Amino acid sequence: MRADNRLPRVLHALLHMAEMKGPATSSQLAKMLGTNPSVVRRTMSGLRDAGLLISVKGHGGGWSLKKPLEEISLIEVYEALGQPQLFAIGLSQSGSGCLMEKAADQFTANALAKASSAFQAELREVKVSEIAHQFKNQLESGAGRKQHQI
Amino acid sequence: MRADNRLPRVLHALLHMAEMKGPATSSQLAKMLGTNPSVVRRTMSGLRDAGLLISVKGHGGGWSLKKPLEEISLIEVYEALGQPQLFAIGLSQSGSGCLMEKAADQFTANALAKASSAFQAELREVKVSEIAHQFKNQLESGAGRKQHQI
DNA sequence: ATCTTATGTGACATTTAATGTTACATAAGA
DNA sequence: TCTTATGTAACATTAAATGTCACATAAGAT
Repeated sequence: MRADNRLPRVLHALLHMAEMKGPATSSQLAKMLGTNPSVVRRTMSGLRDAGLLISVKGHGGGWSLKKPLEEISLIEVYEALGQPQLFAIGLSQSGSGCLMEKAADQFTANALAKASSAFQAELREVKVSEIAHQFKNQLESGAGRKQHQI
Repeated sequence: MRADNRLPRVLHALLHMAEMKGPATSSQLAKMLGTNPSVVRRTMSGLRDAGLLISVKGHGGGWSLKKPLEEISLIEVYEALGQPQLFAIGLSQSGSGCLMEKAADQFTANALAKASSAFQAELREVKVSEIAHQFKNQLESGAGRKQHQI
């Protein structure tokens, strides 16, 4: 499967939007993200439906934040995207009804469930504004000193 | 991406192999797993290289366990498969060098890293024999009572 | 009113990494 | 030497994501 990049891309877009005065058009965001406007509209529509963004048609229109980054946690973004499939690993699902297969699938599913819980727990703890702060820190350290980079 | 089923499939195969007297041929395993012999050989070769299985050519040959299921943890199986890509979610990786993108990627990668740790920690705690025990429990409850199923 | 700039949306192409398939070399028992 | 296996490479298929294109719709600008 091709990797799903929507989460980091949308986060990236939110950071740019927070630094803009007016709305960002799909074309502008597409250039920032290295994709095209249709992909932006398709991807952002979920965030609008979830109440994180507003979209406006016509002259001077585009996409804007409905609330500040301090009030948006990563889990909200993930959910607004429709909770994209997290794993590239799946179950056997041969449909044979073999009880050994079922047992193997159950243990696999259990390990995946623990991973998913950890992932979502982390997303719940982080606000998008924290990413913005890290960006600003990197700006500073990138300008003068390099020795603090890991 | 298409889901990677190797982990649950291999676990399923190990359970069958533990119940067989002699070696299991790739054809036999392929029927049990709902695939074909080449896939079995390709998949099992990693477990042989990792010292979990032995493969023998010619008459009476096939695949056998090199050690009992009690001594094989799920993490060993996962590693023997070459640690298949766990996530369907990836980073932006546009290569633009945008620091906002980097910050978004770092936070995404961090959440994925926590998920991966949880996944591997769970795999480390479980032996393949435990899956075999669950299979036997399901056999019992499936034979007589159904009321304990969830 | 009409033009221009946007989003909204559906259909289809492309990409990518997995599994599936086929063919044949190689090893070893019968 | 025949038959049964694994070993392996090459290629086909599949699935799910992103990429692309076309056109409808809405709203400010002229």
